Amino acid sequence: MDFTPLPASFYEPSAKVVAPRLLGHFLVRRSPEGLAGGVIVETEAYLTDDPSCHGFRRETPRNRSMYGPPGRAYVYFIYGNYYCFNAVCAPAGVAEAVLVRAIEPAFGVAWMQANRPVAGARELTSGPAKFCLALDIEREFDGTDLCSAESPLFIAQNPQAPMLRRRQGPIITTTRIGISVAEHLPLRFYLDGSDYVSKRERQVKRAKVHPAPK
DNA sequence: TAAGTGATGCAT
DNA sequence: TGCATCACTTAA
Repeated sequence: MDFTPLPASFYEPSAKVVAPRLLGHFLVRRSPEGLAGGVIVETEAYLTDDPSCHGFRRETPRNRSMYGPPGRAYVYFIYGNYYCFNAVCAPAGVAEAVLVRAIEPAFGVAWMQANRPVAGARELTSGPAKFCLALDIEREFDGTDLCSAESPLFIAQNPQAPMLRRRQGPIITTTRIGISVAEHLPLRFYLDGSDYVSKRERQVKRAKVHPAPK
């Protein structure tokens, strides 16, 4: 298999344009034991004018990568336990990114299973923190150049992506998972035919409980 | 359905 | 400084 990274120009448009276009391409990890990774099957866009975006308010040490040039990684630590991976979009200075929520394992699967021993096959990578565990993606990958095949982590063009989208499609657009602001925006995209999509139905909105007045 | 984990950010 | 919140996962 021949891994040609997607060029930086691929990531220059808004994340809402790039997110569905990433479906079907390869997330590739250059591990000590060879290449590992798979097909991107679920993404979400986070936009510069979107209050749920980590870069909405201002640049901070945590979100610095989002403000940098397109085609780099933005990796963040969440809930005291996990990492999530994004591809930075839009020109430098504009904080947008695509959160990759699920991949379908395609190569280096034994290494991934060793990193994340779970019973069911689909449990390996069917969630944004799950595949980061399987691919050993941690804080040090924040800022990685995704457009170089020399990088320990990059995204490669899949010549079969159009065919794969036909076979695994259609692309479903829904609201994003796990956010409490701007939750109505249709910025989540997934291949309906993939077994690795993290959640099939829109998350039930939890009732917000207000404390009783004294 | 709820606990667990710790960084972040806003209020004090 | 304190404390609620958080782009999640797992065990029930």
